[in-house]
Amino acid sequence: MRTKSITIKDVAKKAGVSIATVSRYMNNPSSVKGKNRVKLEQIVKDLNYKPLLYARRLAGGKMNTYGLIIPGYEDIFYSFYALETIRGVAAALNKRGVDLHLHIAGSKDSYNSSLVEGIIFADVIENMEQLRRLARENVPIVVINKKIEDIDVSYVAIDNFKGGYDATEFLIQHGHRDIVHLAGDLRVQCAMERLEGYKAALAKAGLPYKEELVKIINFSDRETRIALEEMFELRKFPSSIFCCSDKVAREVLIFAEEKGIKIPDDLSIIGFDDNQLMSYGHYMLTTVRQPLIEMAEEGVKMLMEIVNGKMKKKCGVMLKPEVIVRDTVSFYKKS
Amino acid sequence: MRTKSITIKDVAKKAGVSIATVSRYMNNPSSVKGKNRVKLEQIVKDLNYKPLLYARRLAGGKMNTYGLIIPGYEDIFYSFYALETIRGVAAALNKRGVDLHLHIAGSKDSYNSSLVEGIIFADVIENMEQLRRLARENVPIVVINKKIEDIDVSYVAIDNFKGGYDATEFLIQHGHRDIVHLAGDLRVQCAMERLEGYKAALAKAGLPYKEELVKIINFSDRETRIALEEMFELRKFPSSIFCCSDKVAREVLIFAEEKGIKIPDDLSIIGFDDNQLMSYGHYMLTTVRQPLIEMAEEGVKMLMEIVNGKMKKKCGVMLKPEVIVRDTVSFYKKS
DNA sequence: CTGAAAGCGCTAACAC
DNA sequence: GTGTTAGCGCTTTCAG
Repeated sequence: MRTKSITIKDVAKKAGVSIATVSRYMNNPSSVKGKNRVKLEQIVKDLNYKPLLYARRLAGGKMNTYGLIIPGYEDIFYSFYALETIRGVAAALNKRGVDLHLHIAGSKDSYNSSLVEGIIFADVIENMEQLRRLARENVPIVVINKKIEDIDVSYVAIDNFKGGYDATEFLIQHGHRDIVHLAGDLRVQCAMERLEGYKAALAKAGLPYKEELVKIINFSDRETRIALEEMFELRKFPSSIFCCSDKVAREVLIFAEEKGIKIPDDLSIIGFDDNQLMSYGHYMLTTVRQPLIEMAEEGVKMLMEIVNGKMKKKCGVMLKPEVIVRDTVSFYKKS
Repeated sequence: MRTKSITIKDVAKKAGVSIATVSRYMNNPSSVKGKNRVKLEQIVKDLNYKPLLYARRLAGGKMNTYGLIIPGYEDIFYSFYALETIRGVAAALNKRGVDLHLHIAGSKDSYNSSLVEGIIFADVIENMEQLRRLARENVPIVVINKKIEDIDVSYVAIDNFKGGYDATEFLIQHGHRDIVHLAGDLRVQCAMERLEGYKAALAKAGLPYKEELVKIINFSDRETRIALEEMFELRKFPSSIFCCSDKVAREVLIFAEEKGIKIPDDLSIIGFDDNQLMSYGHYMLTTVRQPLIEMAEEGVKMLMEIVNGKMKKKCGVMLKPEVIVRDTVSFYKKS
């Protein structure tokens, strides 16, 4: 059984002062004077007294904990994006001495916000209603990795449209006209925006948009392979592929190796993420880097300002992705 | 300003019952009968009433949150081990509908356990005193990745001695007699045990232990490189290397590539971790897999039993690592 | 500067 | 089965 922890009363009794004085001392030592302070200093250390945060909170104090809510899609703990986000947020909070309360959103919106002072929403997919509810409850909130238009909530997102645009344009500049896009789940904002960027870059270059060149593979290795097999069987392999993630690009590389397709001579590939998983291998993958860590840092910074009342109105920040040129894209050669 | 949230009183008033009835309903709906229950069902949903967890806790209830404490060494968020642990614990808790309170231990033991019902300590390095303190406070605790002898606390660890032994023995079985060990920080239990396993395997095979073959490189790429350069300059390169982590092995592979050392013909390498970072590349790394995810799962399971009072006495579980045979170890060839 | 006292929202006896 | 009530440990007026 958990021993009764020492309380403010114990400290007060031992010091011969009232609990109010102890409370004041804990929250602002310099408000207690003379030998009372000296005594309290000593006793608090001796007893290793730590106020119960929930009691303090009930009486109106702080908990020093922020929440991070991530949508609970399948294999989330194997997703580069999710892990990188957790890492980024944890690091940003850690730097500020704040603890992290992690919640994976499920189907039933059970989240109880009473344990945190503010919440970072990492992406919002099926849990939009949850976001609405929490926003209604006036919990300080910052959404990261998604632009929020219709709710009065601050966000910091990445310009995925530009990412898709730049990746596609990069291929076009290398002479490719035959560009397949392996796209993610289009219900996910970033996947949709990357696709839009792809379309826009084609249009800009005066290239026709062909629906059959876009394969929705939902970020999945298995579906990627199916799509590749199909194109291969039908002898409809393109000269270049823009992949919605590096993990997908990896699957393409593996497939190419199996089939004896030369990279980048026979096929150019550009990924998305700059996942370190791909930074060492047969090929150095050309890709688009998203500043996920910076996004988390920025989000935490904003949230802290909101919690501390230093930011009153909604604010939206857009971060730019960047093409990382490595070895898997070459100039188009007519074969 | 955060709107006052709706409380048990609001619900009670609206339903025309006492707050005690509401409380009972929230904790055990079937204890409230007839139309009171029907009314409460409706009203709780309408108002979206959620009890404040800290108030509930203060009155003796549950928070449904477990803590995870990780020592705050440098670059922790880039460590395979730490990330894998966070992932494993988060997944195990998530499966059980419990939230995670993550704390990175700093130099000053500021952790306030009042927000959690139990704690997973992932490893214990410089925060041993913190563990002692929390154990003294009788918070339910399970330590993972470290054997705890002197405190009355349950643990689940990995048999790193066996891991080091098996890795070394594997090299010996392939005819190597000249085996360098790149060791981690020896203050970390797992690093020390792997080294002991290395020594034991040598002894078992009747090979002499030579101190100059062990390089303490502290899991660091930079120090690994320094050690390699030195061996290379002095023309003291061995026929095989046992690395304390896959990341270190990766650095060795990169170095070998630069110097034109053929893997595995000129040099055999075995790593430790089975880090997916290494599962795709020029070489398929032979390594020792640690069951980190299983360890986290087991730890959470044990903790939950302790919290629920189903386990009263200390218990220790050892998990076995396993050699994963791939392509970077070959039979020794006299050159 | 310090103490007394009134809650914060909830649970858990204890009555009825 | 349901209501009444006494706290849980802390902060915060309000006096002194």
